[in-house]
Amino acid sequence: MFNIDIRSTVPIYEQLVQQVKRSVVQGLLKPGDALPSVRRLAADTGINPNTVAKAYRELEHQKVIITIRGKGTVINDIPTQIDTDAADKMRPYITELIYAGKTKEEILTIVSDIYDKLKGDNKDA
Amino acid sequence: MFNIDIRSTVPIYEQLVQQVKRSVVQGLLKPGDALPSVRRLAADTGINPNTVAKAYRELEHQKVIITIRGKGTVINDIPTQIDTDAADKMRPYITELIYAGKTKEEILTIVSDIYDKLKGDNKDA
Amino acid sequence: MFNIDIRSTVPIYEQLVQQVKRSVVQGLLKPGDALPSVRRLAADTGINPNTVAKAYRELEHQKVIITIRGKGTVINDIPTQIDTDAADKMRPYITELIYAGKTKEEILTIVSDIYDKLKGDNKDA
Amino acid sequence: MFNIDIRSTVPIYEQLVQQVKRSVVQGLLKPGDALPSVRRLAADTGINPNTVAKAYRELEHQKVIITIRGKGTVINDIPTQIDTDAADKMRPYITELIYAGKTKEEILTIVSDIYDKLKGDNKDA
DNA sequence: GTGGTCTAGACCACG
DNA sequence: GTGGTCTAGACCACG
Repeated sequence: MFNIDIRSTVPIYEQLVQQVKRSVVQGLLKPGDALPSVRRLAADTGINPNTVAKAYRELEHQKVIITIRGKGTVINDIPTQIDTDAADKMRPYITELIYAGKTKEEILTIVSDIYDKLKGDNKDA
Repeated sequence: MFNIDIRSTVPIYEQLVQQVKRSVVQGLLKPGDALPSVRRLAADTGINPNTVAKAYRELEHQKVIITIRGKGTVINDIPTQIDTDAADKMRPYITELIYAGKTKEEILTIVSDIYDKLKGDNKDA
Repeated sequence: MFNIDIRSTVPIYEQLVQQVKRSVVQGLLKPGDALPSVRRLAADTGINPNTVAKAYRELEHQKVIITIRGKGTVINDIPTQIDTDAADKMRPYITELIYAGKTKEEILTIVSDIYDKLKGDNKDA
Repeated sequence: MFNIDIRSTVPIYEQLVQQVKRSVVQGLLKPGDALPSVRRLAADTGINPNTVAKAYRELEHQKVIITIRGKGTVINDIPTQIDTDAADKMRPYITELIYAGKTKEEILTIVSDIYDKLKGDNKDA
């Protein structure tokens, strides 16, 4: 279910967090859907249980998942509108793209493509 | 000239790298323009000279700046087209924005605004 | 494993970089092989950990090694073909050899011998 | 007469040393030929006189040039055979070329070409 | 004065 | 335990 790249500079727990959120955005995971237990996911992926636990803690902190007595960990309802600093964090990469010679149109196309791939990947979900 | 936030999780040297590149993109720094010496910038910002040197080394690796014997450090010519993985790195943040309830149009507007602020800050560029 | 000459004018970190690359070329280190940890190598050689780290960083920049989360540092896959300015850098030494009275044949023999020693040191490569 | 690249990582005095030796090897400068005075060369090239002086000192130390009372600095007789560690210094670059995917034949061709260019450039000398 | 190298030692995130 | 970051301070080559 999750793809972890141990060669990446992105921490493993962070990769997990990102992939759970991506799955929610793609509709592969819906509110109420259960996530595997920490031990289960650790065993399946070979990731250190502490690392999985840290990812779950972070996801719970971000209110992406919620632990329900007896049911385990499930996807939380998606909030209507959250404050996020994601926009600020993109600035260095947009700077990078400009520096690499991309025009405004090319950059917007890149972003648009990323959006479409995220929202379009679940035709078969 | 440069704004360092010591409390940020982004390493100081990385903040410096990003800000130099941003200044180039904004046209505030042009090819051939001199950067302050390592010691000078360290003194001005209160950052340790080793940390400044690390930022300069990284910028030189990325060919953003070039060290000229006896003259110090200057902005390099901007390359025509570089390979960059910046697009890939934006995906998590776009996911984040979708998760936060933004529509495709809103996201494209955000990116467009970031672009305009980067390129528009310098009337006489 | 590595021979460092503190009295050399070649920086210690550079000696380390060269020796790792030489070992890869000789087949003594193969893609996937683990390098000792920074601290380990520092302790073994008596070199400061920062200096070892600097060598590793440089090797990573050159994509000779790759750091894998939790696993440490391993030799990267060898690229098919890289751009290198090594040829240009040899010119002064060839000039030197000509100046020292060597004929073209003698110089080619010297280079050939260096090559053979590099590639031949490892019978089971 | 001399080409100095202030953007190179090779020290300026070292570039001067190399170019004088190259000129000798190419036959552009012959034993007994006079070199410009330190001040003269410094004025012509814009190089710091201290730097030119350092290059001359180094060339004199290597017995490439010799200062003759009244005549100034001239090219020395070329020695029959000198000991040189140039071969050792080439090893890192040959390693580099192997690493970059070059075969033994390709490397020998590169060296042969460098040799030919050095010895062939003076058709019009 | 300038960048480059090196050591020593501390702290932190990750797994 | 491992790499990454940062500070402090020393020394050197170059120009």
